[in-house]
Amino acid sequence: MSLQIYNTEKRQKETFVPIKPNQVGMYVCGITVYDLCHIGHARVMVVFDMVVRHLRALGYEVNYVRNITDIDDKIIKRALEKGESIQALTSRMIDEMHADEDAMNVLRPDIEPKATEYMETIKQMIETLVAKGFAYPAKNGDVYFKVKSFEQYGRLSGKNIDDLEAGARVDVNEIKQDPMDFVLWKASKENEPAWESAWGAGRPGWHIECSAMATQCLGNHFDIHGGGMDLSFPHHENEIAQSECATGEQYVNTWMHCGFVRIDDEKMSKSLNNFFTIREVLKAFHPEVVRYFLLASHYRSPVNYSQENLESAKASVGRLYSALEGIVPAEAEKESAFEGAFMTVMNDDFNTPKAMAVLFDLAKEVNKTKSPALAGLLIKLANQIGLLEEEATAFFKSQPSTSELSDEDIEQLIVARKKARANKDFARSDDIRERLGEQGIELLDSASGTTWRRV
RNA sequence: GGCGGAAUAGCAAAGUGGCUAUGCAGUGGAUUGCAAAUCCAUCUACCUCGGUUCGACUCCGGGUUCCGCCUCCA
Repeated sequence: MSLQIYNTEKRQKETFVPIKPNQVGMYVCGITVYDLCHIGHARVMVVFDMVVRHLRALGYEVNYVRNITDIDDKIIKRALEKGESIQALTSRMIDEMHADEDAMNVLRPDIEPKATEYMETIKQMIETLVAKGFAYPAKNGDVYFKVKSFEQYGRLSGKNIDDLEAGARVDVNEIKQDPMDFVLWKASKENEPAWESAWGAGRPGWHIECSAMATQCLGNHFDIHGGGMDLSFPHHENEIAQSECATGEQYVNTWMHCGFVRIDDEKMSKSLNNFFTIREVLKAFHPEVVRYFLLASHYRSPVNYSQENLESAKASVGRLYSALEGIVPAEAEKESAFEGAFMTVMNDDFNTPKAMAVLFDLAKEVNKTKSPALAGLLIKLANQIGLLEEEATAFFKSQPSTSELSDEDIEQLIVARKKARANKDFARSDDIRERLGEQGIELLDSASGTTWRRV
């Protein structure tokens, strides 16, 4: 079965056909780097990481571009508050973002363009839009896109311009010719970073940078564009308008949008101040547990962040790893029905919950047969969604823990307990088990000896 | 007000016009010095009202509730 992807623009699944055979150009809207990434950002990173991994597993050569917005109002404001230069703030936050990504085992994009490094492309695109009559400079030095000049405006989000105006949630601004028009270039104020342009000193509006970077990196017309659901309007709608008016070509074939992470069934966001940063979460849960949690729901559905749901994810990942304990995996079994099932459900719009069900079925088979080839297959398939990347024992030992016991302390106690058991001194043996249990250390006896895990 | 999405067992979460999703939790059994893991068995479902159908959780229509976007937002 060929790959089907739900295209937000068409509101249905479509068979994926790349523009160039075997190659995929994919652009994902990345982070505005003014603060630490939160778990909602992690979802976008993990979801598109999973998408890229699967596309590559299908044999596609993927060019994955994810931008960094390193100039915008929030950045300017935050830098001022911190008494830090904009450059210092953004480069610090970019480092932090990379650290989070690495911790989450998210593969880096192939290209990570920064808005400030694409200024010439951005200005050229705006000039083209002005020259073609799709945009106009205003008297204050701003440049606006003339929304009504693009007949297909609203095509992605299914909105029509008249309804939007009736809603009247757009900025009232006498400088614009029409309230719907959005800014391409902002004249700079005192003490703001600025780039020289034909319209005076200023900086780009948010939407134009993505159009410029995407087309520069992937061409005027490319395969997949993704991002969080909140970006579909107005950001992606505006990207389509700008790009297609500037280039005269179709911008994107497939639009993918991933759902939100919620807290208590409310959207997690900076403005609601109900967010958890990635590193906070990783203090309490292993990265693969977080990844499992994020992929245990379909990428378009909302997920609810809660202690219970993360605990449950932890138990589930533990089951997969348990199957691998005590087995030396061999080369993955070939032409397995499990692999066929896995690929089939992943090809159905990246159905990771179903893919996980296949992994659990396979884990059960591994538990029964202890087959090294099936264990190898389990690892191979799980790796395709970024799971089971560790050795089982290492995974269980590396769970975030409040215990102050070092690995050495634990090993010593296990040796002591072994002696006690050999002497049939079970009272002492159980005492050690209990003491370790209080420290969040669980002992597992088996024919081959005693292993332990942090719980 | 406009546009879009969703309602599934104790919890989480897929899916299908008739055939066990899956994980966690629960129950019974096997196994175990204890404990865990594992295996076998098993209890809990498809918001509501109509319609289509031999048969609907699944399709169609009405209703209810929830969520998102329409303003910066992943």
